[in-house]
Amino acid sequence: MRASQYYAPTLRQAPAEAEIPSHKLLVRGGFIRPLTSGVFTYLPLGLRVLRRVEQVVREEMNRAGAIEVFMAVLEPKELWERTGRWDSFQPQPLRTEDRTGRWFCLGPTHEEVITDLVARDVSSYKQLPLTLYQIQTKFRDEIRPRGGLIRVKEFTMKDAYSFDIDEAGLERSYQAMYAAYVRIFERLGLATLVVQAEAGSMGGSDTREFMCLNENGEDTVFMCDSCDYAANAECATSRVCEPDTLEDPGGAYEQIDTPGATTIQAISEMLGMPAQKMIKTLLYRVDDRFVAALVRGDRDLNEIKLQRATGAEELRMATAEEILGLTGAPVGFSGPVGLPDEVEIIADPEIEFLRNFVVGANEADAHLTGVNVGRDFEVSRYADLRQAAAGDPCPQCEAGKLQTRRGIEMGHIFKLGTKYSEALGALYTSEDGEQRPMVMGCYGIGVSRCVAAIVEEHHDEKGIAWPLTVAPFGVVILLLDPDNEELVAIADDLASQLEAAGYEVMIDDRDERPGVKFKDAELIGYPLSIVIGRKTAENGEVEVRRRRDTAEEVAPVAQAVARLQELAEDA
RNA sequence: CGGGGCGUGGCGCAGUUUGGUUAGCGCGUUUGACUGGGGGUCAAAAGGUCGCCGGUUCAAAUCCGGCCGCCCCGACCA
Repeated sequence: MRASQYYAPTLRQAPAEAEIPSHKLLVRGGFIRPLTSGVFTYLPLGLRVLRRVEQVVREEMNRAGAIEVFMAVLEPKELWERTGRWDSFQPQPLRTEDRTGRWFCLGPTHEEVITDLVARDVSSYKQLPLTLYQIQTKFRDEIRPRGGLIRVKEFTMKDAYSFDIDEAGLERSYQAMYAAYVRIFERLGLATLVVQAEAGSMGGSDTREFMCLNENGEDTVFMCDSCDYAANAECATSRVCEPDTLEDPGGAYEQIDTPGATTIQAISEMLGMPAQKMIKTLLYRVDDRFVAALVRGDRDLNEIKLQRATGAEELRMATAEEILGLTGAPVGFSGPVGLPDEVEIIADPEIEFLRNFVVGANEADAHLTGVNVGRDFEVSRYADLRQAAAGDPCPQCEAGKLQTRRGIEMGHIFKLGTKYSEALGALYTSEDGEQRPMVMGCYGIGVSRCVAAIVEEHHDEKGIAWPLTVAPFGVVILLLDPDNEELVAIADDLASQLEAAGYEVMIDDRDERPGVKFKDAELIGYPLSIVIGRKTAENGEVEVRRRRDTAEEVAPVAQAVARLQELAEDA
């Protein structure tokens, strides 16, 4: 390809709205252009990178035995109603209506479609196991797109779905995908950390996220500093340590005046007592009932965990009016003592080891001190409700402490079980003649997000440094003097040699000054380059460079391709 | 959805507080000349509904009201 004939507009300055490196560099380098919030156009260079990432994913999926299909973006409402997700999927899918008033959503995921497909065509255990996948555009009405390609409303995703006869089969399919993911991210040049995660709208039990640890990621990961425990903040937990000695419960609790102290911090300051000696009582509306969630004063409640613990479909904090109705007190003074019976009290396990603590009195401007579980109120059950915090003891090993890092979620694998196969009638006849639901798994990779992650991981102050596997062109030939026919001939000759050797080559033959070409090549991030200019050509030489470490050397024209290939080994 | 910021030629910005000729600057673009190994120099030129609608005023990029869009921080996801 000749740059003079190509469409790769670069910008000297990044648009003001871009903040993180991948966003700035992808726009500056002429890979993508914003269309509207969370929606981008791929320019030729960006499309090339996207296709290369897709190809790596495709090869590894095929190698793992998955079979490619291509499903429609439009998914009919009726199918989603059968799994109950038309109204419950979060975020709400983008929807559209045809001229007859029939509703569709722009597919945010394809469990319904694939399960329906397999339900129709597969009926025997002899046809299983089966793993199908596609690489396709997904739509999600993201509440807040951010970070260029990190989170967008329209993106390219690889989604795979496995169908097995039983849990043991699912385990094999799941492990095959796990292994494929490890290979994929390795080939993409992305160091990954596999973490425990929540299933969200997908449902299912065992789920793992493949994270690329990066400060511009949007997820928080907790990892142990001494063992391999790693979990997304949404489900990370910590070990509850029973203290060596427990305080003796004192006499009966006392009510004290705490005017205006509606926060733990305020009470803590007023009483000169640490927040660890207090209990936060959080009242939640859980479907059609109320629950009081108790966590230690210095802790935050994790709503996802509360939702899990209660099995709630919908969950929200009680309103001020509801709190007044339940406790007789305004917000800020709720406590577990004397709550109406219909309010279930669920407590975080840390509460069990607290003695003589402080709680709200269910009365305006008052708290209770010296309160004890069992004596003053009953906890209906204990469940992990607290948000883990950096420094907490590791739940998995004795010595470790948890630390937090930011991460980009590139892939997510789920064991779905029979949720979809039952809802959509994906049954098979077993060897003994019984009808059984297929046991499913699903496996996603954010392909376009991976492009952003690769840039986050592979760039410097000059621009991008693509790994050779995903580079839009593996080699750029900087033809510093495109009017010199001898040099043009050298460039053409080298280009055809390189192409014969399997490289894709961009010849920068634009009528630009050398500096412009050097800057653009570094911004765009070609892994390898050959510089052809008068200076070295006089000696029958060209310059050979590697972007990643700016290695550079001169080589005779005849040996340039061989030298480049040597550099490429490690590009 | 809550909080914050922004909207002025393709990109980056000044001007808005305190209304007042023809709306500036850098980069980019076009033409010409010189140049030619790290975003070069000189000269000339093109390119603007100052986000949109309405209001105040002799006069609005500037003041007021409404709306739209974009970005960032929080609660959700590949």
